Amino acid sequence: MTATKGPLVDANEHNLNGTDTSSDAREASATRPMRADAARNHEKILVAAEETFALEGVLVPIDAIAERAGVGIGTLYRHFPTKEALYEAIVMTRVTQLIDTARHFDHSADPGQALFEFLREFARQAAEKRDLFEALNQAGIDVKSQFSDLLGELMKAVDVLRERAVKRGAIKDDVSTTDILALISGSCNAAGHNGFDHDGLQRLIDIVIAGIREPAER
Amino acid sequence: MTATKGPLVDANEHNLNGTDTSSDAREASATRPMRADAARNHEKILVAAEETFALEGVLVPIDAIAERAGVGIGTLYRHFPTKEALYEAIVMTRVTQLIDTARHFDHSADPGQALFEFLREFARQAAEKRDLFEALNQAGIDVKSQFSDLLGELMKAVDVLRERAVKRGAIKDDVSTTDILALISGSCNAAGHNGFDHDGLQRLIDIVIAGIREPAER
Amino acid sequence: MTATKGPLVDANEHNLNGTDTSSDAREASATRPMRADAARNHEKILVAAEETFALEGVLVPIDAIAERAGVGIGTLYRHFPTKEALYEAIVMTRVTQLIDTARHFDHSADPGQALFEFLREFARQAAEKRDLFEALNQAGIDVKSQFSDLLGELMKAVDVLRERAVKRGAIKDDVSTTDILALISGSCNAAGHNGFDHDGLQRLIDIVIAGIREPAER
Amino acid sequence: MTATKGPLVDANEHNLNGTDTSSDAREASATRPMRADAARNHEKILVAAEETFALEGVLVPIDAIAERAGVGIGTLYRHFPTKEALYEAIVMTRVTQLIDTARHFDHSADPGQALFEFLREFARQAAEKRDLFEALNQAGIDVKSQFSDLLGELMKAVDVLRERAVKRGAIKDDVSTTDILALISGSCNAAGHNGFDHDGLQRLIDIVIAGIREPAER
DNA sequence: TATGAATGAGCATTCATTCAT
DNA sequence: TATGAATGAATGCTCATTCAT
Repeated sequence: MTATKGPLVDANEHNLNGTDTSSDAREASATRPMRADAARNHEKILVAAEETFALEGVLVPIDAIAERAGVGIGTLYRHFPTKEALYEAIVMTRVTQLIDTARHFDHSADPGQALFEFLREFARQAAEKRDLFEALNQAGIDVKSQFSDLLGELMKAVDVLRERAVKRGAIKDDVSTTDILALISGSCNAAGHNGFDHDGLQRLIDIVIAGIREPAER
Repeated sequence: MTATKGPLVDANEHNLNGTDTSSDAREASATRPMRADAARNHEKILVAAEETFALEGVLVPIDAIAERAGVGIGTLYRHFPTKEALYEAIVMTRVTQLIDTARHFDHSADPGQALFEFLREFARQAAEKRDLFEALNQAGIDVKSQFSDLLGELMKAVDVLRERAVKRGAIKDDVSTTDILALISGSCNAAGHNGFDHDGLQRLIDIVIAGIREPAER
Repeated sequence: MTATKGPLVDANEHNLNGTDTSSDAREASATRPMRADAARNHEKILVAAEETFALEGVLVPIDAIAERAGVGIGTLYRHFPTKEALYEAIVMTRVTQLIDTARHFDHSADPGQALFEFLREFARQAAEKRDLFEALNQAGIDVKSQFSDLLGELMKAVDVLRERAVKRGAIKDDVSTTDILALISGSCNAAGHNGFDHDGLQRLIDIVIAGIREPAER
Repeated sequence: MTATKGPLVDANEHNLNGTDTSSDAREASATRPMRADAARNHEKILVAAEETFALEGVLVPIDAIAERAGVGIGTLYRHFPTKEALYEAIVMTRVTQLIDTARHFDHSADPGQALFEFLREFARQAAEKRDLFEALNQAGIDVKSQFSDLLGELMKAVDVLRERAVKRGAIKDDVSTTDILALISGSCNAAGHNGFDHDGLQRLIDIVIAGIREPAER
C-alpha cells in the first residue's frame, strides 16, 4: 500500500466486505486492477464527497461533489452508481475504521481503560468528520442495506470490549452496547452542531464515561 | 405543569417574546388584531406543521402541511412567509415550552433533583416530538436568526438550575450548561434514530445524570 | 359543451373511463369544476402535446411540449403527473373517438359498407394525427395499464361491425378483428413514414378492404 | 437462397454498394486492407448490434452492443463513427439481402407467384428481425442519407417483379410498388407490435396479396 | 490499434414561492 | 382574504461521444 495511500480510503479497498482487508488481497481480485488514472479519480471523488458531505450535509447536490473532485458528473457516476452508493461507501469506510479500532483494543491489558480509550478514539474520528456522523443518523437517505451488516459488526466488536469491562467491574452491568454507542454518537453529533472543539467533545465523552463507570471503581 | 398540556401549541404562544402570553394579549398587540378565522387558520397550520414535520421530517413538501391543515398553500404563505419561518415558529414554540419548564423548577427545594427532573422532562418532551429535535440539529434549514435569542434564554434558565445544583454540591462544577444541553439533546437525537422507546431514552438520560453528578454526593 | 369545445379534447373529459362519455355527466362530477384558466391550460397542454408528439415522436423532451403550450413545466406536471400519463391521455382520447366512431356505424343498414366506412374513417383520423399512431406502436413508453382496457373496448366495438359484415357475407369469415386492425394501423403507420397524402392512405385502405372482401360478393 | 443463410450478416456484405461482394474484395479495396483482427471485430460488432437492436430496440445504449460484441466502446467507434452509422449499416445489410431476394425471383416462370412469394419472403425476413424493421420506421434515428439509394434500388428490384405481374394480369395495374411495400412493411410492423407469430403475419400478407390481385385472376 | 475512463449536455421530475381568481 | 394554479430553478441520473493509456 504505497501510492494509493490517501487521506481516507484508497480505491481498491472500496468494496470492503468487512472481512480480510489485509494489505495484499487486492492484487488477487478477480476484477482487473483499475487503471492508474481511474484509481486517482476514484479517490479524488471519495475525498471530495467526504469533505462536501461533511461541509454541506447529505442534501448537497451531487454536482458539487463532482466539481470539488474536479471530475465530470459522468465520472462520478461511473465510480458510484448512485448518490446513495457514494454516501454509503464513505460511511462504510468510516465504520470499518471504527471496527478496526475496536478490535485493536481487544487484547488490551486493562479492559476498562480499553473501552474508555476506544470511546475517546471513536469520538476523535467522528469529530474529524463530524457532520458525516450527523448525516449517518438521518433518514434523508436510506442507509440500510449492506450497511446494517457492517453496523452489526461494529456492535459486536464494541460488545466484546464492553463485556470484558463489565467482567472486571469497570463499568455498570446494566448499560448496553447500544446505549453506549447512542450516547457517544449523540455526543459527537451535538458537539458538531454546537461548534465544540476537540477538547469540548472529549469533555462530553468523559461525562458519558463517568456515567457508565461502576461507582465503586472510582 | 403547563408546558405539556394543550393540543400541541396554541396560537397565542406563537409570537411569544418570552413575556406574558395571557389569552387576550393578541387583541392588545400593536399589529392588526387578526380576524377570528385568520387566528383559527394560524393555529391549524401550526398544529399541522408540527405533526407533519414530526411524522415526515423537515424535507416534507410544504403542500403536505397545507393539506393536513385543511387550508390552501396561499393561506399558509400568508401566515408564514417561508417554509423556514414556519419551521422556526414551531421550534420556537417548543423551546418556549422548555423555558417554561425550566423556570418551573427554579424554586424547587432540592436543586439537584430540580435539575435532574428538568433534564428528564426535557427528554420526555423531545421524545414526543423527536423528529423535530432531530431536525433542529440539522443544517438543512438555518435555524439561527431570532431563534438564537430564544435559545439564549433557554440557556439562561437552565443555567440557573445548574448553578443552584453546583452550589449545593449536587453536580460537578466543571460541567457547563452547554455541555449538559448538548448531552441531553444528543441523547434525544440518538434515541430517536435508534428506535429507543421512552424508557430507553430515560436510561440514557440517567447515564448522563450519573456522569455529571458530584461523586461524593452519591 | 360550449367554451371548452376545442380541437381535440376538452379539459373535463380527461379521465375518461370508457363508460358513459355522455355530454352532461361532467357537471355532476365529485371533483370541483376546474378553474377557467386551469381548464384553458389543460387544453393548451393537450393540444401542444398532440402536435409535438406527432411532429417529433414520443422521445421529444417534455419541455418542448410545455414551451409549445406556452406554460411552465410545473404547470404541465400539475395537469399530468408523468410524461407517460400525458401521452396516455392523448392516445386514449384518440382511441375513445375511434370507439365512438365504430359505435356510430353499429346500426347502419349495410353492414359491409358500415365496416368499410369505419375503416376509412379510422384511417382518416389516424392520418390527421399520424405519427401518434406510430408512437402508439412503440415500446419506448409503456402504454399498457388502463389503456389496454380501452383498447379492448375498441376491439369489441369493431368486432361487432365485423361480425355483422361476416353474417351478410360481405367479408371473409376467417379474418379476425385483430387482423383487420393490425392491417389498418400498419397502413396508417407506413403511410405516415412514407409521406403518403390522404388519398395515398385511402388507396392502401382500399387494398386492405379488397383483401378481406368475400370474393363472391364482388 | 443466399440471403437467408449465414449467421446474420457477414463482414463482407457490410460495405456493399450493390455490386460484387465476393470474399476477397476486401483486400482489393482502395482503402487500407483492414487487418484480419480488425475485420473480425467489425463483424462481431455487426452481429452484436443486430441481435441487440432486435432484442432491446434502437434505444439500447451503445455500450450494450460493445459488451455483447466483446469489444471496447472505443473499438466500436473506430468501426462506426456514430450510433446512427452502425444502425444504418445493419439496416442496409438487411435491405441488401432483400434486394438479392427480389432479384432471385426475377426470372421465375410465374410472375404472379414470383411477386407473391417475394412478399412472403420479405415478411419472413422482417419477422425474424422484427424490431429492426419497426425501428426502421421511426424518426428517432434518421435513416435517410446513403440509405435512400439502397432503398431506391430495392424499389427498382421490386418494381421489376410488379411490372411482370401486371403484364400477366396477375395483379391490378393501379397499385404502385410503393403501395405494396408500404403495406407489407406496415403489416410486419403491426405484427411485431401485436405479438403475431409467423403464421399470423403470413395471414396478414395473404390479405394484402388478395387485395392487390386482379379479381378476374382468382 | 484496442480499451474503457472521462465528459457533459440532456432529461424527467420535484417543490418553494408567486400571483391571478 | 383564501385559494390553488403557475412558475422555473434545481436535482439525480443516462448515454453518445471523445480522449488518455
